[in-house]
Amino acid sequence: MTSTLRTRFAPSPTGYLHIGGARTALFNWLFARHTGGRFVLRIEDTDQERSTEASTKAILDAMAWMGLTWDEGPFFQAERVGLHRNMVLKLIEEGKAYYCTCTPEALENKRKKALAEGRKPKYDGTCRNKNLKKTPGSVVRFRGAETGVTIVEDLVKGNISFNNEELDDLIIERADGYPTYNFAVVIDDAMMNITHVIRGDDHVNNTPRQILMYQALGFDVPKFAHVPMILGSDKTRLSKRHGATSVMAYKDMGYLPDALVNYLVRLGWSHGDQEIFSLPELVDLFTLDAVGKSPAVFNPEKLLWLNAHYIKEADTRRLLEEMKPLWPAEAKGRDDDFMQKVIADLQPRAKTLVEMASAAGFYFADDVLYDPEAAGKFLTADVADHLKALAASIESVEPFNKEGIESFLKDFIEKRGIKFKAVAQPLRIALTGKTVSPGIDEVMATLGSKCVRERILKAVAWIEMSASTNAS
RNA sequence: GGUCCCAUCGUCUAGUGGUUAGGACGCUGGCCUCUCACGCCGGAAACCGGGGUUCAAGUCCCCGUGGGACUACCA
Repeated sequence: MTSTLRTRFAPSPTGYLHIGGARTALFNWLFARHTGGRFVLRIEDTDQERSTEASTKAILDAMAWMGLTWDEGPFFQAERVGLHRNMVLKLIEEGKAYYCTCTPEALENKRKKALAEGRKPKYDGTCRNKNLKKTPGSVVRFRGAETGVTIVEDLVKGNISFNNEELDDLIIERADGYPTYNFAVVIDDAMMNITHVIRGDDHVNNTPRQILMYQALGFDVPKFAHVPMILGSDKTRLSKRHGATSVMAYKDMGYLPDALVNYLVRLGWSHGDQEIFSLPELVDLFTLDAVGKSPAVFNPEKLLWLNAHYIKEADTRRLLEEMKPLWPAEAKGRDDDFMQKVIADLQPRAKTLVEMASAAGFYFADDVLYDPEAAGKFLTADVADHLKALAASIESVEPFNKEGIESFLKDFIEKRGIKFKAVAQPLRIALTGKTVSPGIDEVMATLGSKCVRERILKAVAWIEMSASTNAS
C-alpha cells in the first residue's frame, strides 16, 4: 500500500474529448500535481458497441495538447474483464449478487408501466430470490440493501445522504459478459488504489450504489469530489448544439492551450479576483475547497478574450512554431526572421492564430491586392506627388526599423508641410491594400525598404492609371 | 413522477453575520492615435421569493419557486 494520493481520469472512448471532460481531467491533474500525487489515465471501453480506437487516440491527443500528462496508463478497462468477472463470481458466491433472466423487453415494459402509474421505475426484484444459475442471456445483479442510509461524504458538496431503499438492484454484468460501468469503475478504482475520485456531478446519484459495492467487496471507499457541470447558454448540459465542444476543435480554430486551460479552470474554481493563471501557478494554487458547487455556463467570448491575451503575451518564437501549419501558401519559403516580424506586428491584434494567418496575406503578396473601396477612396490624384517623393527617398532611411522610419516620416511631412493623416491611409492602402492594418512604421520595417518602395510606386501607377481611365 | 444537487450583475465569479456587495468577459462613454486593435479612465448592470434566528443576513435555518442531473444490459 502506498500513502500517496492518486487521482484518475476515466473517459469512455465514444467520441472526442469534450470541454466538460477536459475540465474534469484538468481538475484531477491539478489536484494530483498540487499534492505531489499521481494521475492515472484509464479508458473505459467496456461498451463494445460504441468504443473506438480513433476516439481513444483523439482523447489522448487532446490531453497531450493541453499538457495534461499522466503518470500511469492508459489502462483499458476492457482488458480487465477477467478481473471484473472474478469479482462478480465472488459476490455471487457470497450471496451479494445474483443471476437475473428478465429480458430487456420485459424490463422496459415494467418500467413504462410503473412510470405511467406514478410508481418508481426501479427493478422489482423478480429474480432476486430465485437463486438462478447462469444461462445464455442472463445478467448479474448486485443485491442492494433494502434498508438503511448511505452517506456520500463529498469534498465539494458536503455530506449527501441516500435511503438505500431508493437504490436499485443494478446490473453489474451484462449478458455479453462485460461489466457495467458502475461495477467496473468500483473494481478499477479500488484495484488502482485511487484515493480521490474527482468527476462530474452527474455521477452523484451513482455514488451511493458504488459505495455499497466497495463495502460488499471489502475495499476502502475513496474520497469523492463531484464538480458541477458545464452548461450551454440555455443552461442545459453542454452539447454540440451549443457550438464547438471538442477540445481539438479549439486547437483547429487557432486557440492556444494556455487559454483553454485558463478558461476551463475558472469554471467552478477561483482564487480571489485573479483571472490569469499559468499552469505552474495553477499547480501551486489549486485546491478542492476552492471549487464551487453551482454549475457554470460556458462563455465563448471570455475564452476568446483569454486567447487574445495569451497570443499577445506569447514569445514570438513560440508563435513561429504554432503558426507554421497555418500560414497561407504564399508564405512558403520565407525565412523565420521575416515571419517573426510578421507575427510581432500581428500579435497585439489577433484573437486567434487562424485570424492572424488570414490577416497576414499582404505581407507575402507579390502584388498587393487593393480593396476596391479603400483604393477608390484613398489612392487619389492629390496624394500621388507625396507618394512619389516618399518612394524616392525611402530607401535612404537608415536604420530601416520602426524608430528610423518614424523619424524619417516625421521629417518628411514637416518638410512638405502636411499632416501625417494626409498620407497615412493612402500609404496603408499602398502597403497592405486595406484600411486596417498594423502600424505603418511596423509594416514598413517588416516589409523592408525595397518592397516598400515598389509598393508605393505601384500605388502611384495605379493612381495615374485610374486618372487616365476616368479622363477618357 | 421519484431521488439528488444547485441558486450574487446577461455570463464567470469574490464574499464565510456588520462591505458604498468587489473583480473579469461582454456592452457602453471618453482618452491615446496613422487605421484597427492594445492600453488607460469612467458608466449601466446582481444578492430568486417568503418566513424565521440575530442588535445586525447575500452570508445561518425552514418553506416555496426556478434550473440542472440521475432514474439503461451508456459511461
